[in-house]
Amino acid sequence: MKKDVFQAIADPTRRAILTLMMTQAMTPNALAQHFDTSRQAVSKHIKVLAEVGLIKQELSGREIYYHFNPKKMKQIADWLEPFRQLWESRLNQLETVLKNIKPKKS
Amino acid sequence: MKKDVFQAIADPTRRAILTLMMTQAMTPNALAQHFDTSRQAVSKHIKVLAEVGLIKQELSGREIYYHFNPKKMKQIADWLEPFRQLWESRLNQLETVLKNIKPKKS
DNA sequence: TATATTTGCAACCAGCGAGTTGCATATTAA
DNA sequence: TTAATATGCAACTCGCTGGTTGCAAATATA
Repeated sequence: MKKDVFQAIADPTRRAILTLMMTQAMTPNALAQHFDTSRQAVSKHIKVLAEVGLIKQELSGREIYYHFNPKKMKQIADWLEPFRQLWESRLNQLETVLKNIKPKKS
Repeated sequence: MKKDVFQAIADPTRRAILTLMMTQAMTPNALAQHFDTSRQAVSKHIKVLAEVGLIKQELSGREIYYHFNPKKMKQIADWLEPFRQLWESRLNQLETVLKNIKPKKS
């Protein structure tokens, strides 16, 4: 049942939640209003995101504000890094090809 | 049943497959030898990766070489980009804090 | 105090996902 | 031609996932 960041962002609803919370902290109720599913369903997604550390909670009376934790999201970028070099080099190769083709046109 | 790139990289085995194929094209059989599961299980993962476009196949007789497609992986980086700005700014803030503390120590 | 609001937890359910085994097909090797 | 190899497809199982509803607890409001 142990989840990780990659499984957390696999769900479209959870990605939408993260996007919403990127700009401001939100309560489960406020979040749920943005989706067609029930509050409890959204609450479950929140629980998953909190468990993997992508969001943190902040208590305020009976309300709970969840806010985004960018540090955890960086884990994905870190995993992505070696691949990034690949697609960047490929794009560079494409640029080179285009540059060599252009002169022929004129 | 429609999968996307995020669901594709959610599985640890599939991430391992991508890492293996990052450097060189591989056949399902060669890939399967790196894992404890059956060839068919690996083949299913390959199918998922191919369906979302993260890998491409290249026929060679009865063998099928699958090679990595960096362009598709970039989709994840693109989604990540707005979040990146967040964690980078936070890290910059931390740097600033540390810079201001240091002088006090001496 | 009594009521409404916010939230979490538990139980349940349908469907998907990852695994297995078995079989069919196509290509290479003997 | 016959046997071995490489691969995909189908059927099946089992556990997880995302959804629901119902309920309890805690806090705010009347």
